[in-house]
Amino acid sequence: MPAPLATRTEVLDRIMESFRKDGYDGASLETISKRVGLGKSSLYHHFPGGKEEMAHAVLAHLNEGLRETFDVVKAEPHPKKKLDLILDAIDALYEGGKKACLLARLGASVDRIRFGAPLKATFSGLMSVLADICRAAGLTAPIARHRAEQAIVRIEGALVVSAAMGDPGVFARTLAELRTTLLLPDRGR
Amino acid sequence: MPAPLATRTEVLDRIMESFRKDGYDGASLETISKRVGLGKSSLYHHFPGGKEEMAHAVLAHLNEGLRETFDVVKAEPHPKKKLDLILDAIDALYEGGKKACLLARLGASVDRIRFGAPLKATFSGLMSVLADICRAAGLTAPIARHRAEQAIVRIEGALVVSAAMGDPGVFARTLAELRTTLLLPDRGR
DNA sequence: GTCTATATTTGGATAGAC
DNA sequence: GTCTATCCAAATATAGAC
Repeated sequence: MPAPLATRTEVLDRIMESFRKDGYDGASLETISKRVGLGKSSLYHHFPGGKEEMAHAVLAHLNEGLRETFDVVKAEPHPKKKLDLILDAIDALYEGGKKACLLARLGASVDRIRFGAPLKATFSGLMSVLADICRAAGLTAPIARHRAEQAIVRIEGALVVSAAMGDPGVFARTLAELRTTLLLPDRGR
Repeated sequence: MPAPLATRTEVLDRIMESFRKDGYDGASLETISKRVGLGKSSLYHHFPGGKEEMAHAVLAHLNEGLRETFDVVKAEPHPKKKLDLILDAIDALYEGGKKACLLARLGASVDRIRFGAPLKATFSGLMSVLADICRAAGLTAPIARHRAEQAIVRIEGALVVSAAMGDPGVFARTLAELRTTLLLPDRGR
């Protein structure tokens, strides 16, 4: 609440923190207002559509941040370094497993609020970037897609389990294993 | 609202459905009341502590159901059959990935409501059962623990991603892969 | 044990001054 | 652009009849 100058990015970052921590339904305008450091009316000035518009704006904001990361990754030629870059970004985003995933939290309200499309888009984007890396490492397209899907599954699951167990180590171990195994050649079965 | 006789188990099952679908904050007494088929006052008669007590009761109810499954699993001697039994139960519980995980949903409110202990207990229980199966299949204790942890990570993650993508196939593929790989001998690295 | 009715609080949203 | 004050609806919870 201190910062007197709140740029739009800062505002969005803080609203994002509210939704991440409490979920869409658990985050009230009251608590968001306090966290952002702006009164409710000021929030409505920036987001006339209220809480729902805030959530959509936050999702778009997250997507923008991810796109920047993706651009950096694409500029890197080595597959393993690509992977490390993206997992570093994910590790930082969730602060080593101490913070929840916005997408998972908003997903809980997907039946009542219209988050379906942006949520799906974000996951799809992440998935195709990971699949690209897998293919660059020499894996076939179907295997690459499957690996990418399971990587995201494991990242999301690790965040859920880390939070429930109060143990960020779960997340750390999961990321570490992805780093060493995601690009390994396929061994068939 | 049909069932005129609502045994406590039925009531708990329906409340559980409410929390699974909408999360703790998203489930209102109004919607719970409708789903259960009892008026709000009747709910308070059964759960004087209100919504929070309902959630705790539902968690205890889930634990009881899991314990019964665990007992059946323990009676089965073959590791692979043990695994299949437990994954069948999980598949049924989440209806092939179409239903969300109560634990993940309640985890979103863990900072405001006191779910930490029961949540952790449930995950720990599931984890130790899976680890037992892995050890019975010949894996060492540390490997078994790690495999069990990652199995739960993947199950939870698959539920999150399936819901967000609107594709239960993610869950199905994840379970299928766990069936064929969880008990495989360790290959070192 | 369940209901109707009501109290109380909180949450989302707006009006209008500065 | 931000604030204070306020409105209205919804949510939690209780009282008391049956």
